[in-house]
Amino acid sequence: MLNAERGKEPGMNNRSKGSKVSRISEAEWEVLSVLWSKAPRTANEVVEALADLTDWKPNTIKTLLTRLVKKNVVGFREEKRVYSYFPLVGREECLRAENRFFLERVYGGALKPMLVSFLKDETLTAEEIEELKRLLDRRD
Amino acid sequence: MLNAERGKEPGMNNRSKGSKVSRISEAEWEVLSVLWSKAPRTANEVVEALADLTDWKPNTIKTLLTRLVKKNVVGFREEKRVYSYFPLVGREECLRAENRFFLERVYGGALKPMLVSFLKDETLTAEEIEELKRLLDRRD
DNA sequence: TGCCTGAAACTACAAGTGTAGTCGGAAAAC
DNA sequence: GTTTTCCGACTACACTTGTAGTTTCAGGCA
Repeated sequence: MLNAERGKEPGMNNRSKGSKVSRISEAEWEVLSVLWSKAPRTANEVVEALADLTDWKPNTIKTLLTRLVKKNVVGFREEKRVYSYFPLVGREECLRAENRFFLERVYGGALKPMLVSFLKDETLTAEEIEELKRLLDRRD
Repeated sequence: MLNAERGKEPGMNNRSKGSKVSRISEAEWEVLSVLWSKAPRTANEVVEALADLTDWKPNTIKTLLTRLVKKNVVGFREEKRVYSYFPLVGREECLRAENRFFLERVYGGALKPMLVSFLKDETLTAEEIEELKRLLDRRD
């Protein structure tokens, strides 16, 4: 049990101004997701969890875990010569960061056009629509 | 299955499942955006349009234009030894692709949680909220 | 006619990513 | 106590991306 010095500089890109979190790549996100859903997990448990979703070789997944550790978004504990990994950053926090980044990059930060765009393209059930309207109401 | 090699052509990455459109990088997106806002434009006109938004050197922007051409998302016409560039793909189409990709990657394709997440984090004016509710109504 | 200029083409290069393979050493099995 | 087996550590390598610099060549200018 060690590691996890938040607030480092190298490996942090321009976009993360203010935020302390390095960018997480697509493949890394996938790995991190399984840790969010349940942690701690050993590397092999992560591999197993991803077996249905990807066809990555175990080494690939271990590399990704290592990179996540290096980015300080995942920590680990050694027990009996085997590592157990766990997230160091909350899912909510990361979602927010991804949200903002996407919104900025694709819609120049304009929320409503983005929402409109999604509402036009994707499908929702009647209940979901009701729930969203309720959510919008509560925001006034 | 997230990532299988699904017949990927060179210069086309995993995300372009099925679609023929290559991934557009962040910087490329910026360039493409100015072409969406007005086209055709010469390289220098694009450079000028981006001068306020970025501090990229002209060569950088020309490289990005060239890459967009190579990815078949931008075309050009030569007139009097100068190229005029224009988009070959519609903004709407690209937005849809980005939307879907983001939704899939970050929210596993679940639209409502994504919307909820945005609504929780970001701010909207009263009118925007009204407009969104109207949009939700029209969707039944 | 030869030179300068400006545009496109070509080259560069480090960091990050996807995607593993190989090495070295401890622990388990004989 | 050797051998085998795992596991993490280290190495690999091509492709993409950000971010330009350098070369070349046609056309205009002197």
